[in-house]
Amino acid sequence: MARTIAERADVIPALAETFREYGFEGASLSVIGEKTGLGRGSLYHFFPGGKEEMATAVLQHIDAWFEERIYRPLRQSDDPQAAISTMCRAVSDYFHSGCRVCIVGAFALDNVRDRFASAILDYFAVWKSSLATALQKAGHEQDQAIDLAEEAVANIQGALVLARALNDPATFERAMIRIEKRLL
Amino acid sequence: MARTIAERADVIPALAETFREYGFEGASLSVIGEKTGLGRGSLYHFFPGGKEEMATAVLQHIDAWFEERIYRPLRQSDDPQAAISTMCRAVSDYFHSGCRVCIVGAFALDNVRDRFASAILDYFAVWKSSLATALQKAGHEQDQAIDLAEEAVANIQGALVLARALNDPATFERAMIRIEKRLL
DNA sequence: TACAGACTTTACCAATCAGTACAACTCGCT
DNA sequence: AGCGAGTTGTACTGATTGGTAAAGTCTGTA
Repeated sequence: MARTIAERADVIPALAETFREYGFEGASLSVIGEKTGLGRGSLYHFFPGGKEEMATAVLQHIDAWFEERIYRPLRQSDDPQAAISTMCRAVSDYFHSGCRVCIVGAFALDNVRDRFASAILDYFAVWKSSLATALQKAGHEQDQAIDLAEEAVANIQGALVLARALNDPATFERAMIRIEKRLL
Repeated sequence: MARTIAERADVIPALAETFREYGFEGASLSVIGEKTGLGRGSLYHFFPGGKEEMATAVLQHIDAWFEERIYRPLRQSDDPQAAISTMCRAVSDYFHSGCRVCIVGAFALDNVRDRFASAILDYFAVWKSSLATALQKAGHEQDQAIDLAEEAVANIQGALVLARALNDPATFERAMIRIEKRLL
């Protein structure tokens, strides 16, 4: 019937928003259909693997975004301090001051963790090591850099949980300020 | 038929474990039935409100546990430093070094947050304020005490996310050590 | 104009979901 | 022994789940 000129890639942001809002189990095919504007057949045309393939595509998309906008700048920048500051601002923007949930973190706490274990692990492991690289370039010892990086990544996730629990974006913003202060 | 000598309260730990493992949506009545050893009739006998009432009971049970074992000691102890240390150890034990998920945190990230919003908010708000009280008694200014408390509670949640994502209890233990060091 | 392949709609499937109803059973009490 | 309250197993409902299949419509090419 009517053609929606939809490429697979065009659907992914809507898919991501849906998984963010409903979680993996909560995002039923009917909900996904509504949110994307695609019928069942179209969804299975683009994602023959069903919901699992949709979620995988979303995780890949997120990973690519973070790699380009956050991880790579941290590793490659000549000015590590500036790269870290940029990271903090980008993270705060990305998560809408804690109003937006981290899908990867949410999946990690969910029982779907095992199904997407390697993508989840990668996301955090690369984040941690990229940040550690920047910290080392900024003058920290390797051990201390890794420790600081681990702490910062965990703190961001914790801030997301707490801000959402308290329903208070300011909680998230305060946490990001603390994190940045501690990294610089 | 056979009587299982089951009181409502006896079922709650098994219920909690089920929600922890499967999440709210993932914990179907069949799964709950298996894990608790109770049939559908019994479950609805004890929890006429269905799954929602079961989850509410679990949240109440958790809240009572934390109130007794963690929050109250923080507020009432004459030795706030010792109370904080005790908290860190109790938390580490309770979460099995990060192998066990925090149901409240998981619910906060899930789309069921709104349904249990007040219980979730309470859990974290009381934790934060109890810890702040102990920190103030330990000599911190009120503002600084609240800030430190907020940070610590968030960090614990973040450590749970990260440890589960990396599948590494050591990550959680390192985080708890950092948290304790910063509080004392 | 005609055909091929990309896309979409629609109806459908078996499985599972939360929840209900009720009979069958067990136990404490008299 | 037998009553009544409490507890449990089973069968059921109607809705929804993820997923399939076939028939249809559109667009680009030739």
